[in-house]
Amino acid sequence: METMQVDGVIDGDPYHADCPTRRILDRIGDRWTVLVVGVLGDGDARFSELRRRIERISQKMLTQTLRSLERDGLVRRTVHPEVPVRVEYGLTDTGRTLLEPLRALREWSIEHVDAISTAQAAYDDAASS
Amino acid sequence: METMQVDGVIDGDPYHADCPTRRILDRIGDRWTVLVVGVLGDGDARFSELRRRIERISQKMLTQTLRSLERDGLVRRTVHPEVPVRVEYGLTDTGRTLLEPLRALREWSIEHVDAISTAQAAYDDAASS
DNA sequence: CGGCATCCTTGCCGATACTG
DNA sequence: CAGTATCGGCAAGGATGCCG
Repeated sequence: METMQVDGVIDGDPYHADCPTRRILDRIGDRWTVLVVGVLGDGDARFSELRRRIERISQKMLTQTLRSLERDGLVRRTVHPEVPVRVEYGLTDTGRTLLEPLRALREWSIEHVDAISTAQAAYDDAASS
Repeated sequence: METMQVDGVIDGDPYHADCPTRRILDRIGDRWTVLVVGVLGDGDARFSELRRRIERISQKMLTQTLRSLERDGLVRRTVHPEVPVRVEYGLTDTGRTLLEPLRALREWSIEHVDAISTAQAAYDDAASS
């Protein structure tokens, strides 16, 4: 249980260490983060609601993803001290700014998914001959 | 279970396992693909040049990433039959269309990386107290 | 130079059990 | 309801060696 809150990344090679692109991609690159942000883009949601709307996510990964996003200041967690406890998640202002580039990516996906599938089939076909 | 049709979302049930978004994100979501495409966005490059410009990438991952991109029809591979062999990689027309959403993401990263670092520090600081 | 094949470590992530 | 804790499988990816 050590505290790993050092601000500096482990120094390795020149050029790469402080690359913002990589740092962000390491965070939002996993398949759950984008989906969670996408759902929260529709409005605040409770934990169990998120679980329902993101079909295959496990409880562990949802918690983990939400914690990371909260740590990054992209998601706000609100605990309502009722019985039973109600916890609501929502995007912060910063988190909301992420919706735009994510949507661009999503639109690109939909636009090119067919071309990609075709290219894959052609590639595989050529390889097997 | 009815599909929750929410405004701003691409489809009624966009977060299912085989939706285009997830399929594409599974592919370009890894940290190498985005970097490779980014470098190739500056122009064609040889294998060794890509290795140099993407510092931490191993030969294995570079090859693997390039193969995937080639299979998806996003990258073109050209072998020049010289001695020694020269192999050049470049974006296809489809691949070039990916630069735009990727640039949006990169700009978002640069714009918010400081805020995220600050938020992380604050989060960790609050947790350790 | 630009790979491919192999071994082997790392850590992601699911499954499960327990708490407040 | 909304988590935390722990174990374990398995795939991603690094290291190394060989080839056209």
